[in-house]
Amino acid sequence: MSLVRSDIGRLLQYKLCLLRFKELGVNTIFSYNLGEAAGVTAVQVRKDFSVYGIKGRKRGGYNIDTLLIELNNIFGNSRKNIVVVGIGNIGKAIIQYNERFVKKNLHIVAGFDIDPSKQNKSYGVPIYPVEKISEVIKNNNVSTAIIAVPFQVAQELCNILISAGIKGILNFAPIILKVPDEIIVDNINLSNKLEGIIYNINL
Amino acid sequence: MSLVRSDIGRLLQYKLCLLRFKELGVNTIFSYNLGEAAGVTAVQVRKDFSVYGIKGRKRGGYNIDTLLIELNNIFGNSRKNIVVVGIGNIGKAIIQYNERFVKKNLHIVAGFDIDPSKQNKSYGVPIYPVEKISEVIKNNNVSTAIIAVPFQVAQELCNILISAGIKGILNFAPIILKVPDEIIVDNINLSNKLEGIIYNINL
DNA sequence: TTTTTATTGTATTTATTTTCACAAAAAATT
DNA sequence: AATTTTTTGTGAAAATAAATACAATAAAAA
Repeated sequence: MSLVRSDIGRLLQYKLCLLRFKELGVNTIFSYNLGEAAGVTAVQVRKDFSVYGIKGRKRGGYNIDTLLIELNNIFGNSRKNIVVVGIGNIGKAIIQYNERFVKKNLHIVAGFDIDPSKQNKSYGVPIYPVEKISEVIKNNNVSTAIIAVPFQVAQELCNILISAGIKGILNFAPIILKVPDEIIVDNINLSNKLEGIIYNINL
Repeated sequence: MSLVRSDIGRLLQYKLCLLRFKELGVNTIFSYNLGEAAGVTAVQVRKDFSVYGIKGRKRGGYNIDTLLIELNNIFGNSRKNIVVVGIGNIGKAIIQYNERFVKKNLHIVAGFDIDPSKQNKSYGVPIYPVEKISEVIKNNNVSTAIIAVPFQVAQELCNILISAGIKGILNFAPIILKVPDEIIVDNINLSNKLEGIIYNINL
């Protein structure tokens, strides 16, 4: 299993900050300003750009439109289809979040649940029985799935997703999924996040 | 702003895995088994334990009950009260998750929202207007808050929370919050998580 | 009892990430 | 036109994290 590199997380944060600056009518930015907004040092910003071959102008800072083009070259801006497995509290919330993902060209195209009563309801995205996972993923060119099911069934659904061709998983189930090396997994364990914060408070 | 150390995240994962093993009736575990379950190497497990002075028995592995006691000594097991600010999609999902947090002695004691219609509804946790933040936090000995509001108002609410005595924040708003050094913040940006996974898939 | 085997515990090495230091460039000032 | 100031860009150093290697120990087998 591969993990998501930390500099990639920073570049995505820069992209987000730059879009906000652009909306405010800013054209040019210094590493110091971007670092301030992104919560990192100015050197970290310049080093990150340096690694990816992104150039500014000495004493002139960086042009925001140019940076956004460079970042789009790195991340691509083609449409990405996503599915959500498990329409409980978290799964439902994520599906209802879809309109914001769409702005980044991330499209939740389907949800899956074993509960037939969930399958009737529309949250703006069609909900299918889990038996349809393979079919829907293949027909919609879906590369990425969000798992939001109880941990007891998470591995089983993970296996089904990978058989169906899923390459990346955002996993909310509190369990470490066993996947082949080439599959990307990122875990969000809310209890552990909270416990980690509380540990650091009391340090 | 302090970040949550990565070895702490691993220790919490070990704790979770150990609880599951215990439920299955396992008494003793080897670093290899725990590493397998937690998604890390056996050496990493032993090294982590070594750093925190946790001892096993040569060739005998680790006693699970002993490990859990040691881990509880590190993390404490006193009751921790938490509030959620913003009862939108994510905030509502988290509140409805409360019963699972309670098992870890994490208690969501209140939610806050500006929308009065949200304040009537009960999701198992009382919802107050944001004007009550300071009062509720002080009366309930709350150390930790979850921010799930639109990014445009996140910093403002963050400031209110800190004035009210909050020491740690789990932030779902897609913005880097400015806080004093002693305040602990952990960010979850769902779009960035997904974009990071997709970047790594196409690498 | 002695030897072999399995496992922990940790010092050392290697790899990765971040910070420091400063030269190079360009704009602003004198 | 020369000087000063500001900011980028990056090699080198420092800090942090992870992997390797192996001694120490205790259980199991001979």
